[in-house]
Amino acid sequence: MRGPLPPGEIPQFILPRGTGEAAQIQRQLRDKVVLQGNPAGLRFLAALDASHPTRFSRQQGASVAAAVLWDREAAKVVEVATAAVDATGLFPYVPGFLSFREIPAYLEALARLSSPPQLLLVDGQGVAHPRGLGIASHLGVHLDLPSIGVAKRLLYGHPEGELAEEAGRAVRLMAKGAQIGWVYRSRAGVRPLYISPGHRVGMLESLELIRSLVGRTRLPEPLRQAHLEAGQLRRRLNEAV
DNA sequence: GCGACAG
DNA sequence: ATCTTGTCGC
Repeated sequence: MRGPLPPGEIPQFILPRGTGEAAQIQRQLRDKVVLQGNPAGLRFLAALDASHPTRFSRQQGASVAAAVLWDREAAKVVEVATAAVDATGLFPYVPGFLSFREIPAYLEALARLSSPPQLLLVDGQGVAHPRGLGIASHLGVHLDLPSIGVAKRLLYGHPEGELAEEAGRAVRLMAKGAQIGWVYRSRAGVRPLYISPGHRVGMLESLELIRSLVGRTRLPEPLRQAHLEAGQLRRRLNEAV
């Protein structure tokens, strides 16, 4: 598969049988995570978001993903790629194992971009995860690309103190005496975001990069666009039935 | 045994 | 995540 993905070999993404095997994979891959690097000078990033049918919905289980290529210099979307893969063999949603459900569609969407991203923005946790390998870290390590996780809800860790209501403020997200991410108030009066480095990005740098992408809404603009694109594709598939 | 729990 | 219109509020 020729594609936009980084030079070098892209390993086959293995789907484990159950959570025990999945956790083993996570513990193995977490040691490859590099929590250092400055993405400030990178121009092209890909924002990723997914959409799934309800468990009780009889609409054919399609795992839908959108990859939005974003030019930081122009502050614009330059390309959109989507994918819909059969969700039959995928994991159900289980907290802590999101990557085994969503990464297959992400890989397909990324492969359809005509030019490679230098950084990945993923809807979910980076290293702020019980085993240190949230979906952003997993995908970053798999593709050997810098990545950052942006989650709308907490999965793991404890905010250090109270977060002021003022836009732009952040407090550290802690676990076992160490910082694993940030709780970030992107806009005044909205629920905070949970930011954590995925791979090859430093702790402070992950926050600053996200700060540079926030516009008038709660989510950083590239991720907001990816969310809209995934939702649109979901709608189209629904009415096609 | 009791909470917590990305999407 | 998904099913969904109008409506309350800054």
